[in-house]
Amino acid sequence: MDNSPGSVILYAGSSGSASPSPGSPSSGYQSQSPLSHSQPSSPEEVTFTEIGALKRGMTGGRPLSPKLVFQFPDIYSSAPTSAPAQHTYSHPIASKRQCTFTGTFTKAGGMVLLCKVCGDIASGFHYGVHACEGCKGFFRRSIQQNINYKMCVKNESCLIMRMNRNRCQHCRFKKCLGVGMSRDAVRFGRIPKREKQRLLDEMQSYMNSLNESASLEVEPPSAQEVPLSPVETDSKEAIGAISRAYQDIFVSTQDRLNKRVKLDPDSPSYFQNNPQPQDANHHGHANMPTFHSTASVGYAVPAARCPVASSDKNCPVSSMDNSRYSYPALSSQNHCTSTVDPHKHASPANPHHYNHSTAQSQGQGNTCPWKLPAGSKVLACPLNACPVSAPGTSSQEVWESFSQCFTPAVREVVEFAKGIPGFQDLCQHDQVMLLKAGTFQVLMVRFCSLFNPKDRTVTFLNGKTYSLATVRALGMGPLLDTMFDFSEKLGALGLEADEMALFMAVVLVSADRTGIQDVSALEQLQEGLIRALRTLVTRRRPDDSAVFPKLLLRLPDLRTLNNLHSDKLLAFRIDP
Amino acid sequence: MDNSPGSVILYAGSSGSASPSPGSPSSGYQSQSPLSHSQPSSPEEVTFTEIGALKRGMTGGRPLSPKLVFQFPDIYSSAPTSAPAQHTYSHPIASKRQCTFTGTFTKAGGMVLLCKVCGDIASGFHYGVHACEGCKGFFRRSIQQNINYKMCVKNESCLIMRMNRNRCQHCRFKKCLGVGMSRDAVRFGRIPKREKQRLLDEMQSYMNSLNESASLEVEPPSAQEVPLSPVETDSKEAIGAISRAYQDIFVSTQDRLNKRVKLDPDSPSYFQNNPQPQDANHHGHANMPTFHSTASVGYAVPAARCPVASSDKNCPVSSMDNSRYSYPALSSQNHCTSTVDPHKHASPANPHHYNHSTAQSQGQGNTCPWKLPAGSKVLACPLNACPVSAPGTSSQEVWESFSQCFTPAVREVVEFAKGIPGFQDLCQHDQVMLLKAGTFQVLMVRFCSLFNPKDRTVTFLNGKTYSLATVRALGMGPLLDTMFDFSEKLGALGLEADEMALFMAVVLVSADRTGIQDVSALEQLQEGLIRALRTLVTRRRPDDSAVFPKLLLRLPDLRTLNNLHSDKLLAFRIDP
DNA sequence: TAAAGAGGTCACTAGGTCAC
DNA sequence: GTGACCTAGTGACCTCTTTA
Ligand SMILES: [Zn+2]
Ligand SMILES: [Zn+2]
Ligand SMILES: [Zn+2]
Ligand SMILES: [Zn+2]
Repeated sequence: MDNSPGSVILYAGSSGSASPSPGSPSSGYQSQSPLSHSQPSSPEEVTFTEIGALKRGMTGGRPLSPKLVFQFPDIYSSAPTSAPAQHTYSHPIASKRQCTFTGTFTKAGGMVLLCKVCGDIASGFHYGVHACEGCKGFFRRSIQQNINYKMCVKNESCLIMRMNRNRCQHCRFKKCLGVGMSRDAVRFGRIPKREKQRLLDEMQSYMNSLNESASLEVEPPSAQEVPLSPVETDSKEAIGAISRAYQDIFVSTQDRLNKRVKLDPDSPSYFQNNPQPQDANHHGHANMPTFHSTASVGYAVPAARCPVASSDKNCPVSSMDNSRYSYPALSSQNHCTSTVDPHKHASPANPHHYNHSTAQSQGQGNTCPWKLPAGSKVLACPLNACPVSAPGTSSQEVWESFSQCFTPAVREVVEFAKGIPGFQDLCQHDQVMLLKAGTFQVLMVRFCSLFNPKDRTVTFLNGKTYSLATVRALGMGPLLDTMFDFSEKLGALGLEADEMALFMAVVLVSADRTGIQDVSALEQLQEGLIRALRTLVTRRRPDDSAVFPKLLLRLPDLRTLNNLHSDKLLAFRIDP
Repeated sequence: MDNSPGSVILYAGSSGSASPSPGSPSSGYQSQSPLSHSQPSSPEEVTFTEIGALKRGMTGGRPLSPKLVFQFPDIYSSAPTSAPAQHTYSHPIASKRQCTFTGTFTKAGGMVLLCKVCGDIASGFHYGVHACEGCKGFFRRSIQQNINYKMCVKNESCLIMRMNRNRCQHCRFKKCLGVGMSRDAVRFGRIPKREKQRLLDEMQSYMNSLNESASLEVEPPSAQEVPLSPVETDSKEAIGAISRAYQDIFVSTQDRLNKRVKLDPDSPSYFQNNPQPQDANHHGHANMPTFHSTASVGYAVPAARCPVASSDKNCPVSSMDNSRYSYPALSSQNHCTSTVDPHKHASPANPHHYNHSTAQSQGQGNTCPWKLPAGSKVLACPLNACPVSAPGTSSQEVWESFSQCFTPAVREVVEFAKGIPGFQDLCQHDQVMLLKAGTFQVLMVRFCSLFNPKDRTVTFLNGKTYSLATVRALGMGPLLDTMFDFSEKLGALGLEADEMALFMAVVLVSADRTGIQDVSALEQLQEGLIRALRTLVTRRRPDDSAVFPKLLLRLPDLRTLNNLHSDKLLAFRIDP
C-alpha cells in the first residue's frame, strides 16, 4: 500500500462524483493515488477514502471503487464511535481518555471514517472532529443559538447512535462536546500532507494489527503452590493468609471451573481455543432465521436463548460469531481464531454475505456493519456467558443472564476480601464501599490472563476465544485496548501466585476512597499491605527493584479501567 | 549563536529544504549557523526557525490539535497582542520583553516566527509582515477583490487568534492592516543581509533575556545533600533538568507574571488580580474581545462582568507563588488572603469584594448558591477568575472567559513537559496524547496548595479564598472532597521542590496511555523518571521508605480526579 | 543562481437553505 | 428540528517572479 502523502483525497460527495441518493452523507475523502497532479505515482496504489457518498453507494448507488475508505479520527479525538456514553471530553485540562481510531469497512472493502458522535458515516472533519452531516448541523445549531436542551429523561447517558441520535438532544450535544467538537477546533483548507500521511500510516498499522491474529494458547493460570519466601515476619503472616485466600478462593474455583469445562464438551475450557468446527461459522448467517424462531418460542431459559452460549455445534447463532464479528472487509486475513478458515466465510461469502445483510439491515446503524442479528444485544464481557443475546431478548433478560454470570465471581472477591487480614476490621460500611469500588479491579487482575496480548485474543468465561478485532467490533473499543495493555503489563512482571494474591489485596484496599468513613484505618491497612508487597516482591528480585513500582503503577490503570468499564456497563443498562 | 548575517534562514515549508520530520522544527526558517556543517560554532547556537510547515510538524497536523484547542493551540501563537502594530510577542514564559520579535520555540529549541495577525506559525514575510499562510491568503483575497466585509457584530475589537481568526473577517482584515500588511510593503527576493542580521540579533537578545531571567530567579534546586552514585548520574541530570523547568516555568512565571501585571496592561489575564480596576477593564476589553458576546454595552468588559473577579488589591497574587507551589498543603499559611468567611463576601456587605460587581449584578454578586443571582452561571474552578458569572452572561462567554484563565496554565504545563528530558523524544502524537491526558493531573499537583485541608478552604487563582462549604454549595461535591483528600495526602508527604517537580513529571508520563503509539518508549521514559524519583525521595529519607510508595499511590487518585473533573467540565459545557 | 514571496489552485469546511 | 445540498470562503501547496 502506498502511504505516500501524495495521494489525493477525493471528496466524492460534493464534486458530484457519486450521484447522491437520498439519505446519505454528502461527501467523503477518497484518497487515491496521485492522478490529478503529476506525481511520482507509487507502485502500489493506496486508496484510502473517507467516504461521503459511501453510504449511498452501499445501499443503492453504484459501489465505489474498491477503496480504502477510511476515516480517520483526528489525532486528538477521543473514543471510538462504538464506544457508548463514555463522554470523552477532551479538554486539555479535562481530558479523560483518548482513543484513536474510528473507522469501519465498506462493503467494498474500503474503510470509512465514522462520525465520532453517532457512528454514522462521516462527511468530513467538522468542528475538529470527524462527523456526519447530521451531527455537524446539530452542533452548529446548538452553538449558534445558545440552546439549552431540556434535560435528559434518562441518566444523561444515552448511547448516541445513528438510529437514535435524535432521541435525546441533551446527550447528543454532550457527546458532541465529549468527542471534542468545538468552534475552536475548526480546521479549514486542505488536509496538510503531514497529517494525511499520518492518517494513512495509522490506517496501515490498524490494518496490520487487525490482520495479525493467531491461534491462542494461554497457559493455564499458575496454580502451583509457591512456597513463601522468607520475608519479614509481620508481613509474612499477612502474605500467607492472603495467598491462602487466593488459592482457596480463586485458584480452586478456577480449577473447578476448568474441570467442569473439560467434562462439558460444549464449554471449552477457559484458555482453549474454540474447537468448534468451522463450517458452523460458514452457515451462521443462513441459519439466523432459525434462531429467530427459536428465540421467539421460549423465554424460559436464558442460556438457551443465548446464541453464543448455546453449546450446540449447530447452533446457528453460535456459529455466527466468527463470521459475524470479524471484520468482513478484512476477512482476507485471518483475524478470527485459527480454527476458522477465513476464506470460508470471507471470500466466497463476501458478496452474498453483503447482499444479504444489506437487504436486511438497510438503514441500520452502521456501527456494526458486519451485522448482528437485528434486535440482538451485545454485552461483550468476558464473564458473560452470552455476549450476544438472541434477537428479541429483552435487555432486562440480558442483564439478568449476565448477572448470573458475574455474581459468583463477585462473591469470590468478597470472600477473598474477608481473607485479607485486617479487612474485616474495617467498619461494615467501609468494607462495602471498598468492595463496591474495587471489585471490578480485583476481577480485572484475576482474569487478566483471559486477555492474551500476544495473540490479541480474549477468552471469555464461556470458553470461547475471540480475536481482539472481533470483540472490538462489538463496541468494546478503548476499554478493550486498555485491558489488553493492562494485561500485558501485568503479565510482563511475572508475578508468582503469592505476589499476585497480595497485589490483589492491595488493589482492593487502594480502590477509590470516596465515601469511606474511616479513611485512616484504611490507609493503615493499605500501608501495611503495600509494605508487605514491597518486601515480597523486592526480596524475591534483589536485582530488579523496578518491579514494585511497576506494580503500583498498575493501580492507576485499574482506576481508569474501572471507569471505562462502569461507563460501559452503565451505558448498557441505559441503552442496551 | 552565530549572528553573522551569513547564517541561512531555511524555509523548509516551501522549497522543501529541510525535511520536516514530524515534530521537529521542521520547516520555515531555520537560521542556523551558515553551515551546520563546518563552522566555528558559536557558544550558543540559536536556531531560529521561521516555520513554514512547522505547524504541521509539531502536531503532526494542525498545530497542536483541534482538540487541545484550548490549550495548545496557542502555545505557539502569540499572546494577546491586542493593539495593532504591537509586535511584542510575549512568550508565556518570557514575556515582558520589549522586542519586536514575535516568536516562540519549537520543540527542538529552535525558534519560530509567528504570524503577526493571528499568532499562528508564520510561513514567511508576506505583504510586509510575518504572516501565516492563512492570513496571507486572506489578505490577498481581501485586496484583490475589493472586498467589503460585513460589519463586525461585536465592537470591532475582536481579538484575532488562530482559533478564531475566521469568525470575523472585518476584524481580521483590520488587524492585517493594523500590523502593517500592505501591498506596498511587499519585499521580494532574498532577505537583505541587514534585515537578517536584525532578526537574528533580536532573537539572540530574546534568548539571552530568557536565560538571564531564568538564572536569576532560579536558585539551584535545593542542595543535593546525598551524593549520587555514578549509576544515578543520569537520574541526577534528569532531576536537575526537571527541577529547572519547574522553577522556570511554574515558579518564576508566577513572579514574572505578577510583576508584569503592573507594567503591561495587555498581558494575558491570569490569576493575578488586576491592580488597577480601570486598566483591568481596558485590558479585558482589549484582550478578550472574544468574551463579549454582543454589541450590547454592558457586555463589553468581561472582567467587569465577573462578580468575583472584580479587582481587589489586597489579594496579591504574589502571595501565591513560590512558597505555595512548593509545599502545598503544608503551608496553611501561604494562602493569600485571610480566609474569607463565605457569608462575609456573600453578602453585599462586603463592598471590598463586590463593590464593582454588585452594581452590575443587581446587588447580588453573591457566591453563595442560595443567593446566586438568577441567571448567573457557576464554574467554580480555582483557575477561573470568575467562578460566578454575571447574570445574563451566555454560557459560551463564560466558557471562553474560563478558557482564557486556564490557557496560560495549560501552556505552562506544555512548557514544563518539554523540559522533561526525554519527553520531546516521544513522537509528537504521543506527546500530545500524554498532555491531553495528563495536563489536568499535573495542574492538580501544581495547584494542590490552593486547597487547604486544614482550614478547609480553597484559594482561587483570582486570589479569593473560599470555604469548602461555599464551594461545595456551588455544586462541587465529590470532586472537591476528593481534591481535598488528595491535597492533604500529597501535602503530608512534605515534598521538596525538586521532588515535587519530579513527581509532576512522573504524573505526566503516567497519564492514561490510551491512544499512545509508542508505548514502550513512554514506558521507558516513565521508568527512568520513576527510578529517579525513588532515588531522590528515598535518599533524602533513608529512614522512611514509605514515602515513595505513597507518592505512587497518588497516581490512582489523580486518575480518579481526572475523571471526576472532566465529567464536571463536560457537565458545565452541556448544562451550565 | 538561489532564496523568498506573490498569486494561483483547489482540496476542504462553516453556514445557510429548505424539503421533510 | 433535522440533515442533504450548496456556496462562499479558507489555507496548504505549488508555480512564477523578483532580488541579493
Ligand atoms: Zn453523527
Ligand atoms: Zn439522554
Ligand atoms: Zn495568521
Ligand atoms: Zn469583529
